[in-house]
Amino acid sequence: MGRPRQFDEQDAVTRATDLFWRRGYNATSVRDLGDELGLTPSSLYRTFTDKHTLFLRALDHYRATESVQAEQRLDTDGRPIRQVLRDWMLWLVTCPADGEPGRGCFVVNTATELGATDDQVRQRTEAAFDVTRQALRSLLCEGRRNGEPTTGLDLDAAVELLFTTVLGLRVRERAGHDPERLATAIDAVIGALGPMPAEPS
Amino acid sequence: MGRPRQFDEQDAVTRATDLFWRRGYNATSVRDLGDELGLTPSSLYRTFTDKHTLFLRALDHYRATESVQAEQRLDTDGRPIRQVLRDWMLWLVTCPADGEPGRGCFVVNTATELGATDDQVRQRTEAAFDVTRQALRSLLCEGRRNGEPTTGLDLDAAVELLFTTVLGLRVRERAGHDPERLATAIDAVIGALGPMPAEPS
DNA sequence: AACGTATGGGAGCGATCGCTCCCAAAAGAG
DNA sequence: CTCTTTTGGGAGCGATCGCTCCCATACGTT
Repeated sequence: MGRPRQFDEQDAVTRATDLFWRRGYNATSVRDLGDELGLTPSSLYRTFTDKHTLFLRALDHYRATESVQAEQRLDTDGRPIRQVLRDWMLWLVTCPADGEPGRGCFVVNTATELGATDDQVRQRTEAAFDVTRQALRSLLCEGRRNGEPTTGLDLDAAVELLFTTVLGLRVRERAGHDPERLATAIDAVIGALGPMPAEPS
Repeated sequence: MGRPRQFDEQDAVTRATDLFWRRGYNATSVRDLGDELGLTPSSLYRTFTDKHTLFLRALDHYRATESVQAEQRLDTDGRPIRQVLRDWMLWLVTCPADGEPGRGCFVVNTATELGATDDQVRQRTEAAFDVTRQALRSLLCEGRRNGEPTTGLDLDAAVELLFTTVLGLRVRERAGHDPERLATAIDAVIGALGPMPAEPS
């Protein structure tokens, strides 16, 4: 009943995510959002309550799209886990560069900007981090089952090392660092998992 | 000539650094700064020109104190470089916790918040990053001269890996992650440098 | 066609933003 | 002392902040 919307709510959230991702929370004004989404203030507030709620929705949208896409790429299709990890990390540091480098990871950017003060945000960023850690753990477990041991590192240590490195890579991509240098770091951390096991004959 | 200041300029910069460090640039208002520094707007602007200039001074002050202190701790006093690195990284993720955890690194926080848009800021954060990388490189070189090779990794790879890991650790400290988990990541990356060489008899 | 309901548009709210100006107070220079 | 210079204090500038309200519009319902 009533007059239908002239805009697509999901599309609006996507655009809002894009803007928050690039500029951060505090540097993005409601008027900026209204211009970018093509919404008047009344529509924006009736639909999304307020700026903070819209930001939380943007964060959830990011987790449901970008983050999920990232974890899908951690699925082995029978490939060696070192290759999966390498391709995944290389993709992480180049995917935001498509069209526009220096965006980094929305979750990481948000955690550093608001994580220390905003509990609702912190809860979401920590959940996103946990998902990534869990995906890494699963991958390493699968590698062990398939005879690709990570020598010299127990499971916890390998997960923490990889996860920490990924956060560092995200920051460096945001900072505009040379992708080749990031690739060097990626190869180094893959090597830290131990020598590539011999191909079964 | 003229009336002398009733406040210490260096002390004011220190307090401003503290506030910018905790809240970031955009979330810190000039009135917040005035209250924290005990300065009226007129004194603040006469002394520091404007908010942005004061921020740059805060960034420089941080580099001249915290960053320099960090690089001093990378000096080997004849200790094995693995021990130096380990102690250094452990200190990095616990030093901001003295009194107040979740501050992270001012340079890293700033690079993610403003690095993509503010060239003057970017220039400073990149300079700070270069200093850290150079310090790591020097340490590794010294280790090689003293018969502590970093097996399996050439110099560039080791530097990039360590530097990236440090950025990740800084983000995680800012995010309030468990220090013990960070210690696990630290031990893992130290182990990635290769086995500890045997003690010379 | 008439009604009920939610929308898009926009003026504008009080508060705060970064910043400026004016003036009395305070100390060195003569 | 007087003069000069710079300070601390504070009112308040125009602009923008996040947000609210009102109303004509447009669609589903009956």
